[in-house]
Amino acid sequence: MKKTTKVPKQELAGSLADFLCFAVYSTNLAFGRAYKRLFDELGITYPQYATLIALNEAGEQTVGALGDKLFLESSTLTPLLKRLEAAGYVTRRRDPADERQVRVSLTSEGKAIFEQAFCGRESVIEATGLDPETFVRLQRDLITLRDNLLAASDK
Amino acid sequence: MKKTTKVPKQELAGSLADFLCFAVYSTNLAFGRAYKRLFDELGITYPQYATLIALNEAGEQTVGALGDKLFLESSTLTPLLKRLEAAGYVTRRRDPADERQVRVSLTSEGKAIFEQAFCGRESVIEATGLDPETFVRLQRDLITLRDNLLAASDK
DNA sequence: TGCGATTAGTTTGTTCGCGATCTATCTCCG
DNA sequence: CGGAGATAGATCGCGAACAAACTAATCGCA
Repeated sequence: MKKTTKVPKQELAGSLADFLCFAVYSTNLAFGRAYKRLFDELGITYPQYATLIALNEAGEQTVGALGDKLFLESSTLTPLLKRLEAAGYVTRRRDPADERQVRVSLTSEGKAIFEQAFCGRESVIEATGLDPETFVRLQRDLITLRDNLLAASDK
Repeated sequence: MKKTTKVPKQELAGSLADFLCFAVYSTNLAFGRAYKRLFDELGITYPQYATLIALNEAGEQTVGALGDKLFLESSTLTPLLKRLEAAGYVTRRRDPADERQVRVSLTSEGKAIFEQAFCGRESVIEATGLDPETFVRLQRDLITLRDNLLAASDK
C-alpha cells in the first residue's frame, strides 16, 4: 500500500537538523561545555569572561557601553558586574560628572584573570577542529547573520 | 610619530570581534530577539519550541532521548516539560514497562502550536538576510564545529 | 528658574542551563 | 531470591537573560 499522500506533510514538518537557529543554539551550548573546565578553574563564567575581554579592550566604560558591545541589557549586566566586583575583578563607581552613569573598570586582579583565561583558550581553539579558512569564514558569516537579525528585529 | 612599538601588544590583547565563541554567543542572543515577537504571541519560548520540533519529528520519546537531541540535561528538561504539560502541549507518563522512564508526547494542542510557530518562522528566515548558499554553508560549518567541540569535551 | 520628559541603572519575577545530589526502579550476578 | 550497582528522572542552588517596573539624575524648553 502506497503512502504518497503523507509524504508532502513529512517534508513540511522539518527536523531539528534543518534549523539554522538550532545549529547556533546547540553550538553555543557546546562552546559553554568546551570552556567549562577552564572557567571552573578560574572561578568565572563565560559571560563574565566576555565582559573582561570588553573591559580589557576598551578600558573604563559605562554599563551601557558594555551592554552595547556584549549585546546585553543592563538588567543582565548589573548583577553580573556586582559578582565580578565581589570577586575583586572590577570596580564600579558613579561618574561624578553624571551621577546616572556607572563607570566600570578592570582591577589588576581582573586583568590577571583575563590573561589567564586568554592563554587557556588555546586548547579550546584546538577543540574546534576547524581549519583556519573555515574558522575565519564561519566567524565572518556569523557576524553578518547576527547583525542582519538585530537590524531586522529593531524595526 | 610612529606607534609601531604598541602594535604587538594590541595584537595579543584580542577584541571581542576576534572570538569565534563570542560570534556564536551573540548570534544566539540575536536569534532569540528575532524570534521573540512570534514566541510571545504563542506564549512559548525558544527552548520550548525546539522541544516541540523534536517531539513532532520523532513522536513519543523519553526525557533522555529528548535530551540527546536537544543537548540538554534532564535537570533542564524536567521543569521545561512540566511547563509545556501545564500549558497542555505535551503529556508525560511513566513507561509501564520501565517505571524509571518518562515518556513524553505532543498533544493535538501542542501539534497546533508547533505548526503555528513553524509557519511563522518564514519572517525570521527572511531576517537572516543570507543567500541560500551562505545559509546552508553556515549551518553545515556550525554542526561540524558543535560536534567537534562536544567530542573534545567528552574526553 | 522650574517642571515635564528623557536617560542610566537597579530591582523583581520568570525561564533557561548546569552540576550535585537524591529517589525510585531495574539489572545482574552470586 | 536478593542485594550491590547502574540507570532515569527529579530536585536544589546558582548564574545568566530578559521585560517590566522603579529610582535617581539630567536635559529641554518655556
